[in-house]
Amino acid sequence: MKENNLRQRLLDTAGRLFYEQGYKQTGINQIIEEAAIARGSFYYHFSSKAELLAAYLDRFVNEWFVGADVYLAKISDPKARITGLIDYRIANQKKNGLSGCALLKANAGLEAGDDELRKHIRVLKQKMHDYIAKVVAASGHRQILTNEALTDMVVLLSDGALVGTAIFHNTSDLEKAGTLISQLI
Amino acid sequence: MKENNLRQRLLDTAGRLFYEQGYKQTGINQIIEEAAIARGSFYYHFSSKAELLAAYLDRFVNEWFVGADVYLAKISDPKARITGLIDYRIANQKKNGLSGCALLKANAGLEAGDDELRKHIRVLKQKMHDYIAKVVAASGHRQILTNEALTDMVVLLSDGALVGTAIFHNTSDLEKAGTLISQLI
DNA sequence: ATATATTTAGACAGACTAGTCTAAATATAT
DNA sequence: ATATATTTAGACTAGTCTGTCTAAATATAT
Repeated sequence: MKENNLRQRLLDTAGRLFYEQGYKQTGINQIIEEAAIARGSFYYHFSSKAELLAAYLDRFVNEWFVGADVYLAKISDPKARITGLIDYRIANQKKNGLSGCALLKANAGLEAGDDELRKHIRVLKQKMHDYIAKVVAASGHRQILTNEALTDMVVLLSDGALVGTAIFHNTSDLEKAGTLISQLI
Repeated sequence: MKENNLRQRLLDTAGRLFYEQGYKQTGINQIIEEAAIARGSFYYHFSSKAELLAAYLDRFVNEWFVGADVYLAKISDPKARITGLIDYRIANQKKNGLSGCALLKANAGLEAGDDELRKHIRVLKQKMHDYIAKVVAASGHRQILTNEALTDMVVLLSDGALVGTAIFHNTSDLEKAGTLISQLI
């Protein structure tokens, strides 16, 4: 099937551009030109730009989970997997250009009326929260904070640090977040 | 001087629209129409849209400092001023539409080439960091964390919670951040 | 009263946008 | 071999955008 080739190529190119430039700032023209794909083929696979963004975010989150599974599987101490989540983010950011989290960026770039996309992002964000909650619950940490409070802590510190990554284009906030978390587990 | 009236009106309208809709999503046409100001007058006061954004962000940060001064002055316990920073943010978010921090949002909405604006935002972000550092240093907290670490904690939790505010359109992440901080001071 | 500063309405340029459509080519499946 | 699915190039609509410009009106300052 050719279908998947083109679809993947579109998702790759659009994803890269959405992440680097933002959703609104990236036009269909640029996407199809850089992907070297005809205009008609784009609209054969996606009925609109918004649908493309939703598909890209779905794939982003799925790949994030798969990558996290692989990354955390290498860590034997279940407690160290909590800070492993931060290390995983650091590795991802270094690989992908230090522009913060694609999901958070997409949300910030939405218009006033994009309610469906906003709802979509909410669901994905909650999924990531749940993933982190599982890692925390299985960690056997010292219970300085409850499982729920520690999960909130990790989520909020991560998101805050990813904002810092996007602003300063370095990983120092993520490293600070890792240090802070290590003191509380 | 009429100048200031129009300039302020432009900053008010543009700021509201930038915050609600995003920088890129808000056009000059909409700004001048809602502010009921002629096109020529806009370009009389601002040479470009980017300059308008920079001026709006400057004012936003300045007003944030003034508001924080007033808010924190009502709190006599210097330790309670740390969580007061979170309460101040909660109050601001409830007043302004639960869309997160204007500064963080502006950064997320930038294009690949907007390096000057990016630099501008970095400076303002650092100023807010320094403000929080002062509150922490004067708080007489229990030193569970060092001043620097606690400052990082407050900054990262705040930013993370503001991201959550923007996504979920409620203040629950900010409240969680406040609870977490109160356990560490 | 005169000069300068400010504001107005609106036309305009040049470029961009998302999405539709046609007509033809190519690949895939049966 | 034939039918269907996929891809192509590119014209096209109908609109958006930022920024420039003109010409006239109004306000302010001296």
